[in-house]
Amino acid sequence: MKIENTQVQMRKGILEYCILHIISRGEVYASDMIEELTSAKIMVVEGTLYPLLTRLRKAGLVDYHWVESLSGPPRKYYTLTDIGKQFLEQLDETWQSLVGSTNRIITNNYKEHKEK
Amino acid sequence: MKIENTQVQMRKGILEYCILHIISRGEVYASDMIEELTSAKIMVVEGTLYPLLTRLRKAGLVDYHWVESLSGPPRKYYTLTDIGKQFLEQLDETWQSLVGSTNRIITNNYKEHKEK
DNA sequence: ACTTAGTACTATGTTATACAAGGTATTAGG
DNA sequence: CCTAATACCTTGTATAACATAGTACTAAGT
Repeated sequence: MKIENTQVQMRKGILEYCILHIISRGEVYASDMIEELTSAKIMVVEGTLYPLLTRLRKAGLVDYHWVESLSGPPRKYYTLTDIGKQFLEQLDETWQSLVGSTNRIITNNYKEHKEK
Repeated sequence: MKIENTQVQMRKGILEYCILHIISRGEVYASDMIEELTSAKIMVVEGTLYPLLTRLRKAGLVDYHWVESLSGPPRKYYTLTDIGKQFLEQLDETWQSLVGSTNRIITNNYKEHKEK
């Protein structure tokens, strides 16, 4: 059992949350998303991101439009739909709840345990 | 795209972390683990927990011994191995890092984004 | 003795996502 | 034309959570 694998598993779901947040701040294209996540020490690669963006698009959470770049190939800029914004709000609650619950477990909740 | 699905994905990896923590506090059997996680609002079911405990056992992170119960079937009490303790310490760092990174993204890190 | 209920554990197929790997396409420069 | 940089795309693999369907043990009721 490798630590790297558990880290990968931990990222599941969280990447989607982070991506939605990044997009919620204003239109952005894939490479910049990767750049920001990587800078924040969250590992994500194209093979993960593009299918994720496709899923989000298909679910109606994001939209995109092509923008010609000054130099290099055109870029797909993503924006959040209204549905996406609502979904993100739910994820906000989910994340806070999950972090709170997990911290409750890891900070040694003896009371709960002893009273089984 | 359903919120429940993303929540399930978010739990991946985190459940393993929480379980290891619960066990690290002293021997405990499966139903009590479920009880504690459920009380902390982290959903987990037998179909998830037992295979997880099996994986942890196979990976040498936990051990177990049978204990006859006063009433009802015998129970499998789990304890953390030394390897398990070390693994847990790595997961502690992983979790803190992941939470820190995610919060950095969701609390609107404009500076990073604007300087692309 | 048999049945039911509660409890504990087991196994397996399904689902969904992160990732590795291998691409295609556009633009710019040599 | 070829190479390099950049952007996007696809697909198969690996993994874990979960639903489902059990088996097994103990106690209580009939």
